[in-house]
Amino acid sequence: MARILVCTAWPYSNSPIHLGHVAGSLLPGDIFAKYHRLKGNEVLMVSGSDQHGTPVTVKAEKEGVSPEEIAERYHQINSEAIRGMLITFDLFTKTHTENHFAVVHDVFLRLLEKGHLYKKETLQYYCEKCGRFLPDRYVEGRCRNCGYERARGDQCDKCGTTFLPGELDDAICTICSSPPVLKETEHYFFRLSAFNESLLNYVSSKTHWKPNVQTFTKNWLEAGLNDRPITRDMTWGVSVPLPGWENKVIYVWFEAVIGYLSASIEWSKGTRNPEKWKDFWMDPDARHYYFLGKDNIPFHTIIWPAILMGYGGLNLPYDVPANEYLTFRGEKFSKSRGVSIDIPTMLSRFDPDIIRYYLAANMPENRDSEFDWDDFQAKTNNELVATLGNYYHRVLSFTYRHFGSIPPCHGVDEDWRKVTNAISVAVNEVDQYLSTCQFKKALKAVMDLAQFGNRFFDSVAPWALLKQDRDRCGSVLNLNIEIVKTLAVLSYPFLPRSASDLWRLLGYEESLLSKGWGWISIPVVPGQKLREPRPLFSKIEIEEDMAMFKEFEKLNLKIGQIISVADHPNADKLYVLEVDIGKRIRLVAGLKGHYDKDKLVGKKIVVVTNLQPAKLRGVESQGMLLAAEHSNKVILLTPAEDVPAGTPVNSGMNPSDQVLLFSDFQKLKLVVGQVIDARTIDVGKSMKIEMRNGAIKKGSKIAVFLPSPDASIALPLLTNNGIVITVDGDIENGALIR
RNA sequence: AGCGGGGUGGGGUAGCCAGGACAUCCCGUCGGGCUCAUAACCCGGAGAUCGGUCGUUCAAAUCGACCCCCCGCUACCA
Repeated sequence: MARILVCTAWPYSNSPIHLGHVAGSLLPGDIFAKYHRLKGNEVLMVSGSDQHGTPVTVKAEKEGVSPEEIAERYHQINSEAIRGMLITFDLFTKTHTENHFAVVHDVFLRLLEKGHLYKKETLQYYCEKCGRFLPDRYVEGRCRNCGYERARGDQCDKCGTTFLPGELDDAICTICSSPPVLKETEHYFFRLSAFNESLLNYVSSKTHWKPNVQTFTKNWLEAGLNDRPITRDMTWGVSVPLPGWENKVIYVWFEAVIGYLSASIEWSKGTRNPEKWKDFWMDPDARHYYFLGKDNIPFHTIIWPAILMGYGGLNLPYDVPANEYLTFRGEKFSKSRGVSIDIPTMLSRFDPDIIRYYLAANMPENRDSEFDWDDFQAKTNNELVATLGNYYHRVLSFTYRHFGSIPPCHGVDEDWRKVTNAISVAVNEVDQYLSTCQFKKALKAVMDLAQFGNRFFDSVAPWALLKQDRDRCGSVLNLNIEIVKTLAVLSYPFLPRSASDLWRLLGYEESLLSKGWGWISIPVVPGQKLREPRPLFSKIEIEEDMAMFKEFEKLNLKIGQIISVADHPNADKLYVLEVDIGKRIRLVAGLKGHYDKDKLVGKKIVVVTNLQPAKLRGVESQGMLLAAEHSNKVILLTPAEDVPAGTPVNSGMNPSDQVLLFSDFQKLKLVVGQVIDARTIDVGKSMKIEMRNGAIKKGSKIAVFLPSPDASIALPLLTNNGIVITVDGDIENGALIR
């Protein structure tokens, strides 16, 4: 029996966890832990919420609540989400606990005592008005290198120059805009540099690590490590266990990783043996696995091992099978950037096994992988439901209906050999792949067995045998149930819900976990009553991805060409235009003072054609032309290339012919944005672009539709042949269109 | 800009480190079979000059050089 410590990266406690967290660290850790529990190994799986650090305080300040409240809120949400995903930690704790403080203090003092920490005075920006030291992100000033006005305290975003405190010209505090002063402050530094050699030896010995993890770490080490400050001027965090340091806390990057140890200790306090954690941390044969995303590699292959080396007597990571990123629309999941699908939302819509299946089948093990709604639906419906679920169901429902219990298998024949062989191949593959953290391959092996089952079921055709040879029919069903039982065990690490349900349907009294992997070699018992089967998975229906842009279909836009322009007889600012939109209509528009009449004639514009006609100062307007406005400026929208009058501007959608009330039109938000790249647009803030067809040019200013005020993705206005709608001149990003 | 990762049939992916005979799998698509099953299952076909160019080699998706494009990191976030 082996001892396995499974650690997953600690989710940060300022937002709900999302698919990226699950795919990257929580799920692989959980699959691995469940596998080892099945195998009868002694497993301890711990993690928790990382609750300290600036982002929590920033969020708290924004909401006007205490950091504790934020930290606790998301700890609750995420604990619940993790439970909902059927991820079974032995302990999922948090860093804002007495226990964690005590363990961190112990580590700190021990390192101090052993000479791995030292004090150093540094200069730091201090805002006298706010009465506090300023993190670099709170300081802005002019870059001495390129003159950029909004360079941060430590680095210029524009040219990349890095600064030491004081090197920024005309620095200001971004909170209160007053100039900060430079103040001496004292901090503890961790002598990371002293561990360079030992770390290099340590990493070099880990030949079983993923190549990218090892290479990445080695490169980092070969570049040489710098000592790093482990305290900071702040109050939210783990206190420094020394008199006179009440206004400082221990840096999150140093303190959070210690959570693996403190969580283990906390866990054992809750068992009958409070010293139990030592079995995992001091027994050199215990293996420690850390599951995390690639951005977290150096903290677990360098900093944490260095802390452990400095402390002494504790096990170092055995493997760090870091994953790449799960992306969405080609980009990393990131709450702050609005690229996120969070777990509470997913769980409100889907069975956890379905989510687990897709994330495992599509896990970013060796490269980034893309979360795609259509693919999610297809894989769920065609693989999980159709191949696996349907196999379960056809075997169980057929057997249940005609036999009621598990029929005996008569004799060892060709069928028996085929099935036994297929089972043993699958078992060996799953075993081998899971023990080496190759989750996609392991899941594939499970699915291959299900497919074999379907094929086998087809080939023996029990529905035909039933009439010809009932005994033989029973035999082949027995074999199929043997496959189903094996699938229950093998799929359990991935799909715990359905595996457990299936186990019940098979009529077992004892739990799947009681004998775990051992069940594979225990033949199913003839005569064992089956429970009435019901399908274990249901198909899912993802609403059209474009649904969020549905509102846009209320607008029926067309390209119009201005034929003539006349002054409104009864208004100062209005023109009366005759416009060709495939037919001739009259528009009244407030362009006077912005455009001369002769400049307008012949121009291609964008017209709302289904707006309810309205009289403006006595003249009926049969539509409305679209223009962007900002302060006093008004600029027409116009197609980027010449297209005929009457061309629909539908952005690849199906606009309505229904009459649109002006009040409803006002609810639709159209703005001008500047294209950053093929996926990003600046509309005053940065957003994603939904591109169906057509091409857009970097830097150009185009018209986009925003589905909602807090939307993170914009729909560019395109003609039905993919020509973008741009502005007839220059105007502010984010300028409103009406 | 620097560092790291990536570009494989319509979509999503495997293979690449340790070069080799028809380039993997799922979906979609086309044709067939079966009817126990959630219109599910099974069989077969079509579809890729493996981002581009040049090179190494008997042989390159796989190794090297250069180029193009995408993503991530370069946060006193972990």
